[in-house]
Amino acid sequence: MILKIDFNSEEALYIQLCNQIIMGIATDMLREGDSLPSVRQLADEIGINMHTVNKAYSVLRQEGFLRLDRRRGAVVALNMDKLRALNEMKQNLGIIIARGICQDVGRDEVHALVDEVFDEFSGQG
Amino acid sequence: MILKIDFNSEEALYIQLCNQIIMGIATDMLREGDSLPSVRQLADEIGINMHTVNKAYSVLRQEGFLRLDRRRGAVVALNMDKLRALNEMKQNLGIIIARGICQDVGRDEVHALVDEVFDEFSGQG
Amino acid sequence: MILKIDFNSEEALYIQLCNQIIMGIATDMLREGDSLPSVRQLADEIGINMHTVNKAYSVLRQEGFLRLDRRRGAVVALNMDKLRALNEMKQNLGIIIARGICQDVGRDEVHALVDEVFDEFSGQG
Amino acid sequence: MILKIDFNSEEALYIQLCNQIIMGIATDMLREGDSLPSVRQLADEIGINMHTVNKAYSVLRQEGFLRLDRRRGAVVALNMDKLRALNEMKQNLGIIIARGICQDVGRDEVHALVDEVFDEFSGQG
DNA sequence: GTGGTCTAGACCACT
DNA sequence: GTGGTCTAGACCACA
Repeated sequence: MILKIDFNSEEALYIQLCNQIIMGIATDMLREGDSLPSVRQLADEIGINMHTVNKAYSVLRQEGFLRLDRRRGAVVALNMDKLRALNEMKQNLGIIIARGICQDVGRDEVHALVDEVFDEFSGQG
Repeated sequence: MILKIDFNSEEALYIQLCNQIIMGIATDMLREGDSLPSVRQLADEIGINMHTVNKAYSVLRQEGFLRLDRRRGAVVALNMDKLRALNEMKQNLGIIIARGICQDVGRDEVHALVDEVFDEFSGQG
Repeated sequence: MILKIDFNSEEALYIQLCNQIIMGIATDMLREGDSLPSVRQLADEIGINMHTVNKAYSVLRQEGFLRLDRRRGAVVALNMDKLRALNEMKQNLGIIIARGICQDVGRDEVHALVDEVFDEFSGQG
Repeated sequence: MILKIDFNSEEALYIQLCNQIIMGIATDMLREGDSLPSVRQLADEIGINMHTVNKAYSVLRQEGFLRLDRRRGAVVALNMDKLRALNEMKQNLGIIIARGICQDVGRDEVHALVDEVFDEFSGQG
């Protein structure tokens, strides 16, 4: 699993890390029970500070994507809470769809984008 | 047009302002050419700092939602750049759909949410 | 409100801070809506690092004792979740009562201690 | 006597071990003079490192719950120090009761929980 | 001036 | 060797 970090992005490094790992899980490159590199190891690979990786792992644990096992380090462990997930997703969809509408993006086009994303995710798996 | 600001949210106030105004445009409560309240007036209404409103207006200008007119203040003025909008939307969809997939949210459910959002937006207009 | 930190304690500084603040709320020295010192200010007062105070505040926010308001800093804001609180309390009581039983501490003595604690808390308020 | 270890818990494994053994003594499943499994044996049973079991036994020895006998291994041997036990218990009660009060848990509810815990302990014995 | 982020280096507890 | 804690200093976004 390769993590791509954009140092020029405005997005915080730890947020990018979180997103990348979540993408990895969504595309089945990371599966329930898989171990992630240790904070030091991953920090070295990417060329960032240990604490930044640590923060990403902590956030992911808090959000229910990882478990921090003292023996095996960070392990993928999904805490399902579908109702909450749906609510959050609707909230987020609202914002980005509103932006789209302002640029004349229609309902069908959004559906098409959703399908594209799903196809790409399942294609990578 | 009423703007709801959540002071407890982690989201920066100016980002919330931006989102609210974009929502307003998407739901047709604000239309091309409409004037927004002056920086000072809006800041007083909401009870936030003038600079915060200023920042929100500036960002919206840069993103192509507003025009800052010396005489009429902030005016809704949409600079269409649909291709860019679609790219950004796909990027954002990728992240939130990935989070959904991790919580077992399926393709159909996302489509359903998209429809819900569109229906609510057009219902409010 | 005076916070006492024991630098010789095995307990992490940020945990001590959390406990002290929770004690403060329980004894009504801190009330819903009260502001706490800024991280830098409190760090200076106690003579510890800013980040340590920050961590304490973050934990308290996560546990539902504080709200981090961008304008007013850390504010006491209790998120009630009584059922969860009772479960956690029972769990914790189990452990410390077990230790007591091993040292021949009886049920009545525990009840007496509970009353002592409550009396002291309400006495300080 | 079965020891339940939660590898997902934030609590250190050796602390969990200590607590489980103390619970065992409190519920009379382990009695004065009983021998515990050897370090190696227990480590194998639970599937943890020998050193972790060793640490737990050492801590329990130091806290006055065990005696480490060269021939019989770890033996339950309670060093009573009731005054110290009461002080520690009050200290600990203070913290968890404070947390409870913040969540609106009242004195009677704490007493009820104490009784529940005692009833469960004596029921298991 | 505030918290958020990032870096850096150190020590310790745990496994 | 692992994560957890603490310190320290810097820059930035936010209000």
